[in-house]
Amino acid sequence: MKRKVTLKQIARELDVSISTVSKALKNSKEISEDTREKVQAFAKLYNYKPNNIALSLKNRKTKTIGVIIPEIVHHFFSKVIRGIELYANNKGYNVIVGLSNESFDKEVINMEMLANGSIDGFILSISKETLQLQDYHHFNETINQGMPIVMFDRVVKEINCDKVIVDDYKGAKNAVTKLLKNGCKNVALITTKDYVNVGRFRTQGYISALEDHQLVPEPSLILKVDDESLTEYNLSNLETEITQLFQENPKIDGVFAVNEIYAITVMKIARKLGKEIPDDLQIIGFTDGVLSRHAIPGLTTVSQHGQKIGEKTAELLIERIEKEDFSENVQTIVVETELIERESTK
Amino acid sequence: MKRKVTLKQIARELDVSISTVSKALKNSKEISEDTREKVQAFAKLYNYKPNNIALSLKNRKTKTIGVIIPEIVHHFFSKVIRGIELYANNKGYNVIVGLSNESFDKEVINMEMLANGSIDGFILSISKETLQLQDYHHFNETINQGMPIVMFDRVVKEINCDKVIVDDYKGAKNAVTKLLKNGCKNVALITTKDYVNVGRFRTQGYISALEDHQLVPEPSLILKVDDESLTEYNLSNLETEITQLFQENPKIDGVFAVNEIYAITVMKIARKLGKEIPDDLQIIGFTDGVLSRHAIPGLTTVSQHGQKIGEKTAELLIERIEKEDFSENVQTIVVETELIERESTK
DNA sequence: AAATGTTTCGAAAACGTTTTCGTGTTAAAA
DNA sequence: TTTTAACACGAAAACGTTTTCGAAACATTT
Repeated sequence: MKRKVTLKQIARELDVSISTVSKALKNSKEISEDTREKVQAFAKLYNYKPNNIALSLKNRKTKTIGVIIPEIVHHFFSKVIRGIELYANNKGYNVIVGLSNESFDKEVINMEMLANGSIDGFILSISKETLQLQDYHHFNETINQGMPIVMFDRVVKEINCDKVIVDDYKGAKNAVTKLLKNGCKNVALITTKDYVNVGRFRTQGYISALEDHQLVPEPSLILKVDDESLTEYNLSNLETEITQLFQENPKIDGVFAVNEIYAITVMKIARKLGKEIPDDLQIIGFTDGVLSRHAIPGLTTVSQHGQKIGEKTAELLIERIEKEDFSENVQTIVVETELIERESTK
Repeated sequence: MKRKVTLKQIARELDVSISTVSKALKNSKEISEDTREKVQAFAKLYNYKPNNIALSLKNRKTKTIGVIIPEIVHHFFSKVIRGIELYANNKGYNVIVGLSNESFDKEVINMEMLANGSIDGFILSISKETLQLQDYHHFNETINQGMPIVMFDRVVKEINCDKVIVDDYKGAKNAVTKLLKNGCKNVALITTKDYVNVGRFRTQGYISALEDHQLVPEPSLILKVDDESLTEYNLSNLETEITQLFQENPKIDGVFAVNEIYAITVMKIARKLGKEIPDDLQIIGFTDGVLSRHAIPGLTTVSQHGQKIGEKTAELLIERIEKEDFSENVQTIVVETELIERESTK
């Protein structure tokens, strides 16, 4: 087992100084052809590669960016990561991920772990708990320390940083408009509690679409599911709530759900209740994941372009890092959604 | 914007030496109570945190581990990452991810990027292209340089390192046995080309189960799908192949598919062909992802326990790192699969 | 022969830590 | 008063780079 070779070792071996080796490897004109070739040959032989950590320390740049997301077993977030990775790697950056698991404490700890020199900047999406507590001091502190942050999807206006968001309002409005144009008279909404602002925006889009069609939103058609009690394996709560919704409102002929799981669950229950899709009931979901694509029938859905969002956040962040211009002229970029039509709508 | 404060700055400000500050912060008995308190108060005030990069350089340990996977928008891999993250963070390690996108070159480049001091060890699953080329020099080289590797799922016996694998053979055998016990007489297999060895093992499990029931495997019932041409959005190829399989073998009454997509696609086609599940046709898939869980009817599936695999790889790797015992007594850990029964089987 | 210019290299500082070892000061013991 | 011990602190090296600056060695010009 041969340890990684360093400049010092090469220098000793070749009986020159460390500086000479360093310069020779960089093809500096200061060094004679002779020694340059000698050093380079030796370095190649021993497969010399400069130590990244030493470089980071010297340059005070790590060439890596930290990503903190609430959850990784999630189609949207993993698409975003893929986008970030793609762009960052192209620019010579590494990506280091931290999971907050929707917990405030883990978010803070993770950020502290990374903020002490390990990375050049953050890309993150705020955890639900943080959104609830509305405690954003850790974001502001890292920004104040000269570490740029770019937020995506779950953002908050209190923080002065670049943001990349989905037009939740418009995406939802388009979807509901589609349902109405397709002849739905009673469109229900399945959404989350309001503190997740993307849920709130989607709700607003729903309402706005109704109003544009001279319809008054009926509270009884709006189901706000409590996300807390909904683990991956415990869907029964959701199912009973939705079943109840349908039983109390048999006239429902369209559903807009703010995520895939809700939409799929609606499909499942509709089938149990003997409703035909899309004849008796049309459904549109949000987030274009595997579920929508492979559902039977295929689920019409609002695609968020997760990968593009990831690429854009990385672009914004790296630009800031390399311009060394932090927190000046922050911008918010809106990535348009797209309605992908499948068989769950007419 | 206040830059991060360093030992040197504290020392200058308090008119003591750097060493004193360092020791005072570590509560060294060498330093008097007085100065200790003074230094600590000052450090707290300015929120001093030691610079990780400097520590890494000094200790020649980065406390971060590199993970290289073929694809992140994938339920199994993201579960593994979650497991790794969970365990690693608990032990004070960061996780840095690289995606190979199933490409040999990207795998090599990613590893080189990380191997030069950025991390203490690798966790990885081999890309398809690498498996095809059977070129493993980059793995052996990093191991030879004293950087430990733990492989999972897609492993290869040529590399001398710890491995965590799924018992693909047994998982497949159990599944097919289940189908046979449930009365299936003609069980088809939908699998991948043989160079992906997990596919090969699953095929062997299928064959073995048949033989245990005194059945001879019929080649016409084994469909080997060419994965290359199968992008996320182009499933038509797969669908036609499966349709053909059913048309040529109408007696098929059971299907074992080596992944979710195949299984779901079988379900879709079976429905088109008017087959009832599970009465006319029973289906079992591999990998317990969202698709299986939310399919209608729910898909019986072989769960791989991705998170557990992730935790185990992290445990093995960190143990090696901290014991500084590389490549001695490597072990291969087999994580048992579990058959999760849903509605696609009787 | 002296002055100047060019080529080639090395010493040292810097990045931010930790740690070993030495040293000056003071208090206790002889 | 002298010796010893305890205490409190600082200098310096080390981790592996890059880069500035100075300086030999040699060549060229006057």
